[in-house]
Amino acid sequence: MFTLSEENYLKAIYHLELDTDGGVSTNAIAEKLATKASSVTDMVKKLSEKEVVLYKKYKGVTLTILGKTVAANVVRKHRLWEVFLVEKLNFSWHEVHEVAEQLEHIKSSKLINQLDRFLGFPTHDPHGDPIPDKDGNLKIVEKSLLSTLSKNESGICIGVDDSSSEFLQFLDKKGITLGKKITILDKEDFDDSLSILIGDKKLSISNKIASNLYIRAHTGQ
Amino acid sequence: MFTLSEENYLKAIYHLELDTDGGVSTNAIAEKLATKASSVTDMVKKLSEKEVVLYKKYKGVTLTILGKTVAANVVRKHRLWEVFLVEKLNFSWHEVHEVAEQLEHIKSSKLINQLDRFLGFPTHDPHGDPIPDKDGNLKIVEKSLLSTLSKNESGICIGVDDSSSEFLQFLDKKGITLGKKITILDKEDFDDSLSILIGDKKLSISNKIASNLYIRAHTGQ
DNA sequence: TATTATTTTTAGACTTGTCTAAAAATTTAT
DNA sequence: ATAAATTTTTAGACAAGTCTAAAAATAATA
Repeated sequence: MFTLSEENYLKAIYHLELDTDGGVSTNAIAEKLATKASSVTDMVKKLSEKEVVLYKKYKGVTLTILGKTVAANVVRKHRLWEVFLVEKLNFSWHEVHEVAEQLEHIKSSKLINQLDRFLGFPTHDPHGDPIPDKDGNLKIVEKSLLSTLSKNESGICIGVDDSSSEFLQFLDKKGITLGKKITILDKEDFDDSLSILIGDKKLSISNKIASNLYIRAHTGQ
Repeated sequence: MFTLSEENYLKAIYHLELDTDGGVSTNAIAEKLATKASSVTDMVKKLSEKEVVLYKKYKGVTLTILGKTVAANVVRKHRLWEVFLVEKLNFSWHEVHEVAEQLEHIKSSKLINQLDRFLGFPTHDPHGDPIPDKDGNLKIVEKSLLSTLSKNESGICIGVDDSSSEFLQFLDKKGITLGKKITILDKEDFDDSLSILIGDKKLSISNKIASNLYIRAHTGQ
């Protein structure tokens, strides 16, 4: 069994491994968890003894198979609870993270299995991120940033890169939500801003926005 | 804000105060929380500084108004989550306590208010215990132990005194659930066992069982 | 009421997870 | 390749919450 703190470290390493090749650095973990590098060193030694990470002094950290399973399970719980909060309790997608951070540590396999069923076995959370299955595997969906599409191409909005509260509230205000079809009407060369069609509304968005929106390619008309 | 441990102490004192007159003893709290009296003394000093309990050395502990509010709110959360687990996630009433012990510490007033609404503003948990309202007040329902009824009297089963897993599973097996009408058909003098009618079934139960079942008086047919 | 038994508190120690400051290793730059 | 900068680790300290063992206060009993 793992403590709340251990689970948080495993989750942080799990996320960092996804966009790092080789071991994850002590500093990176410290930054992600808003703690100090020295604390990370201590904890990483403990996790190493518990055989959930591989650790060589000065060489960074990697999750073991066991560690990855534990971490994925925490992520699974986090995302299932996010779905619950949005679908059943009328939370907005920018409000769920903080609460899910707490709920993800509740220990009961029956709870999480029944919750999964109650929600209809969802595959993605309210931000478009995939929900790991019971074994920790997640289905990778082919996705591209909206900013990489060309004029007249279109796709379905399936997720965000930056999931900060500010960004999500901005999207709410603009009416940009998951599942909507987006078509590039025009691209401005001088500032890379985009003119898009979303639903039946025309919108002008900056490149910064377009670089934080994930799109699933939409073939056909 | 209160730590998990502080909340558990407040809750324990809250429950103990209900069936104690005067201050709650250090030992009683220690027993309830499966800890040592010396630990209780330490914590009680801390709670006293935070002004949630009144504490005089060797004289026991009492909740302040603030303390009672905090404790009642934890109890409120515990019981609402129990309703959720039983009504929405198909838990049995004997399975909910352990999980609710964890869920009761999740901090988010929006969460608990929305959960309350989602569940239809329930007034009692699956064991028949009343759910405190937002201000910590609970509606007292006139209740009596089944063992105090006389022959031919009847009432509605509204709760249990002992809510141990074993007892609740026993009741499940016998088909005794909340809301059912129970009529005393006969009382045996030599062992105080009862012959009862529950629903349309006749049952013989020991006095020990009858002393753990709460009944709301049922006037008329 | 004096003595014994019980309850409660104190004192000191331990664990977990964290921190700061300094030392050691690694990486970068000249 | 050596010096400078950066990263990582070590060493020692601290807070929260708990424990054991001993001391102090209260309650029970003769």
